[in-house]
Amino acid sequence: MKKITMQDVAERAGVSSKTVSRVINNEPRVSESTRKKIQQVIDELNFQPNKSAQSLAADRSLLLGLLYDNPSSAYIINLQAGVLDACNEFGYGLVIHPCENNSPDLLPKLRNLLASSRMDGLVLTPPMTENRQLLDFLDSNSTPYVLITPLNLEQSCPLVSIDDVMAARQSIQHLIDFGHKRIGLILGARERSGTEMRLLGYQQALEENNIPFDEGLVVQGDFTFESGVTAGLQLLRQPQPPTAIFASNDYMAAGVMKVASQLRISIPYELSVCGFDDTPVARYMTPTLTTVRHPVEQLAQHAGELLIRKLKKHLERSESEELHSELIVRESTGPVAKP
Amino acid sequence: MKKITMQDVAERAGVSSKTVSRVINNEPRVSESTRKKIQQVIDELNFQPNKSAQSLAADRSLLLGLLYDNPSSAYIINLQAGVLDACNEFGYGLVIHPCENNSPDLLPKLRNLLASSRMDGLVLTPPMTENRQLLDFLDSNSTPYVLITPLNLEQSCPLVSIDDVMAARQSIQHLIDFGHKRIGLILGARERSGTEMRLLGYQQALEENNIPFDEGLVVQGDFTFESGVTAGLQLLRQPQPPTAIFASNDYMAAGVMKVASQLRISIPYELSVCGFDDTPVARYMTPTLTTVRHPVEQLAQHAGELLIRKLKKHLERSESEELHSELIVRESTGPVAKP
DNA sequence: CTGAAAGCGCTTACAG
DNA sequence: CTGAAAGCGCTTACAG
Repeated sequence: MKKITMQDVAERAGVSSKTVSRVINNEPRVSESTRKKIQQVIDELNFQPNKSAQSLAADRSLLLGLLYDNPSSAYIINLQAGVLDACNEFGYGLVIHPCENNSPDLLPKLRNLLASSRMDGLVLTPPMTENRQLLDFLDSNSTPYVLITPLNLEQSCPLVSIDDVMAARQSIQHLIDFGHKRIGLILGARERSGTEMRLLGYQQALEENNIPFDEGLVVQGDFTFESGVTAGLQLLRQPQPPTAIFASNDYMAAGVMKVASQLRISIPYELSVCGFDDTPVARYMTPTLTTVRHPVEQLAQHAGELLIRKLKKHLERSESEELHSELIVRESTGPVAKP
Repeated sequence: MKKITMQDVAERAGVSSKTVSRVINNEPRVSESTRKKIQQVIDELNFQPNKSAQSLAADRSLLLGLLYDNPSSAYIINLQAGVLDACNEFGYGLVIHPCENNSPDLLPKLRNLLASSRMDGLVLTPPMTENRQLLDFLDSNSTPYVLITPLNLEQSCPLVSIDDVMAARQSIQHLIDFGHKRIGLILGARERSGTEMRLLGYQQALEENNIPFDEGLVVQGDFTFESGVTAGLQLLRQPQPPTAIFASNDYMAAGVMKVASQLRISIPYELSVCGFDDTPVARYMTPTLTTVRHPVEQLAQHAGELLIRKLKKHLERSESEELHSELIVRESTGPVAKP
């Protein structure tokens, strides 16, 4: 199984290797007839250009990097799947990079990774999307990147995000539709920009239904199971406890369910619990957890495509023009899995 | 931030680029003094060799591929982490490749992936490790690979595995230690070689404790939550139901817990349930699931290191010598998380 | 132990 | 619209 090179294709098609290169890279200025002929030979020989040679000559690695620091493995898998889709579509490879946002050697490590792997661009997810130091480093390094993150109007760089306000509002509306009036809210980590948006969505839903806002029903969590337990206790031990609780992720919701079980509060008869993420945890719990599906895979795919497009523009216009920051807002699909 | 090349290092160190190359690749036949000097310059300049150039010149991609087809995201994350550790240690990159073992275009896709990414070797996980067609393809292609799979004596290729017999035996012993005598066993998919080993371990544990083997207590599952539900029903509706059930993974164990809840059987008072995998699902369920930790990450790291070593030998001896199949057997750590 | 030359398979920059 | 030449940054094979 000898390796087939562009040279082989060129000879067989009776053209120069440069022209083959043009066809492979979809460059214009090739007559339709030669293009056709060359494409035919490429298919016949099942020719695949050598990535290493391409990278070396064009000084781009054809590699995207994906940075994440998130305990939910289901989330990461979806994330990877989405970015991989985009990569496969455009002939890019993907370098995954689990990291620790708070580690002091995050930047040095990233520097090394960039230097050795020479990734052309990065897809960032929370909490790295809110790490100023990291973003500044990438800017100074002129490494292109795209964020997957809750909408933040202060950012001027390309990002894709779901509408967190809408997602929360829909979920709360869902609970209201089931007749709930006292609805507890467990927020995620305070520093995340998505957190206040969920609160906003919660408040909007209440307002639209003329339900007074009760501060005592809103509790701070940090996305962990344990914080869900603590928050759940705080909510359920009140003299007038909520009849429904919306948690900002499934792990915290699982924590609430644990508390409910300990307090002998029956779900869903005495308490409705709604999570956010649609992880497998939710599906396999007893009773099943109502949860909101987060279209992570599509988001990630968009992010990947956006990044690749950005890289292309980068090349064509040789940095002469500022890129518009693109924004894709997608709605959550509303709660799935009724209790 | 101009890129630093081997040439720069060579000039600054007053040697030829070839000698720098020798130092980078840890080749012998370099005097200690020059090696030191060159290393010093490398550190000063923070030089990182260009992977694309290395790949092109040496005709190896410095890339490992990881193939998996498994619904458990927690398992995959651990798998990736382990192989990544090995990759980082030896300057390799990792290409992840989620795939469908039963898809008819698995092989064509893999062929393309190999042709375009030129991965130097593959790490395979079940069920691909038992896909004869796939293995034959890789052999005919002389693509090196390492399997992470239950011990299978028919395989003559490098593999790492846990001792499934031992793992099952320990778990059952654990249940026996708690006083159980009627213990249900839910097996995984029939075609997996690990399945019969778990059965063997189960039988051994019973035998050692003089508990008669009752065929009615062994039920076939297929690793899904739903099969756990079905198997759980089958076991718990018997006239003399088991007081403990060992399921071959956590999803099936979760299924059993669901059934128990529906049948109003109290866990852990009337029934003990033990899973296998130590997924987050187990930690977050109410009541918590007893489960066996599977040292996936270490296994994966070993697999990665084994593969990289194999690639090196491949080079040195230029295929003249048959590789010994190496085998690493690690014990499970026994059940964690008491109910 | 060290080095000069050629080459890996592409793309870039330039011509025509 | 097409091509000949040079070069990307390394390693290989060969000398000495």
